[in-house]
Amino acid sequence: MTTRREAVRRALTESSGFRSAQDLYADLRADGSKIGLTTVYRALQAMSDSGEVDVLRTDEGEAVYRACDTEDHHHHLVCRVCSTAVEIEGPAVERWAAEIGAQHGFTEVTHTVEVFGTCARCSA
Amino acid sequence: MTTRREAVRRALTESSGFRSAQDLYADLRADGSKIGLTTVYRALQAMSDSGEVDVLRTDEGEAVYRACDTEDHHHHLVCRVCSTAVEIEGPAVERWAAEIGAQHGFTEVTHTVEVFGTCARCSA
DNA sequence: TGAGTTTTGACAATCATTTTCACTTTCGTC
DNA sequence: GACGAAAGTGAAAATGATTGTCAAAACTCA
Repeated sequence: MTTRREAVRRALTESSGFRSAQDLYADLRADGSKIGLTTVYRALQAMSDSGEVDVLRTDEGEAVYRACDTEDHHHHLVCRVCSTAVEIEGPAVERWAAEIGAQHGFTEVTHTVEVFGTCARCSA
Repeated sequence: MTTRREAVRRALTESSGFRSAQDLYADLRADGSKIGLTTVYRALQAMSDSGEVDVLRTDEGEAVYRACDTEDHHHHLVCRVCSTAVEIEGPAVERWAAEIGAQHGFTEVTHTVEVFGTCARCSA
């Protein structure tokens, strides 16, 4: 039996969009796993701490996770219907954010950028 | 006696950064108001619905509000220490987001962009 | 003034997330 | 293979923000 965290990682990897801890828990239980909700949270926490997965917050405040292809800094284009996400890079945005920060005397500037829309399939 | 919602609006306006509902409630009570927490939430909800205030989520999932100078679409440069916020405009980012969305066949594209840093005063 | 409507706030209910704690499993070592 | 420490697990309780309920209070305006 693989370790529980592996199961969570796999469940997350099999999906193409952002998923909440509760979602993943439901999926795993539906697949017959006896995993506990606590463990799902712990696995996600650990993976997000180590940078293996990206986290963001929905408008309702729920945390959603995604296993990305790269661990480098990047952003997402997320479908608001099916939650499928495309990883995007935006050198222009990176520069812009740094510049804005500098202009106002801010140091250690970071930023969050997420783009939402309705994907081709869902808007059909 | 002004209406409760006015009191919330004023409390929010007097502060230069993003504040949580709980913060505002504490402020108002500290000022001697007998306002209830429920009412603070209702006032903030109403104001955010009408676009009078901007809302965003902290990393911890708490909703924070801010009374902005303009109701037009804009973003923020927020100090992660004192939470003071500067309103910023980024035509470049607007264009970039729309473009990215179009490139991937997404429609009705929106975006969230927030820049964080340590302001000049706090990094001193 | 009085009926009807809106606002308010104490309290209970929700819901995601975290903690607690006792129980397993895993591992290195003998 | 056996043993004890350390890490992993999960059920249930605790937390904390937010929302729902409902009766009391304030306001409207004829």
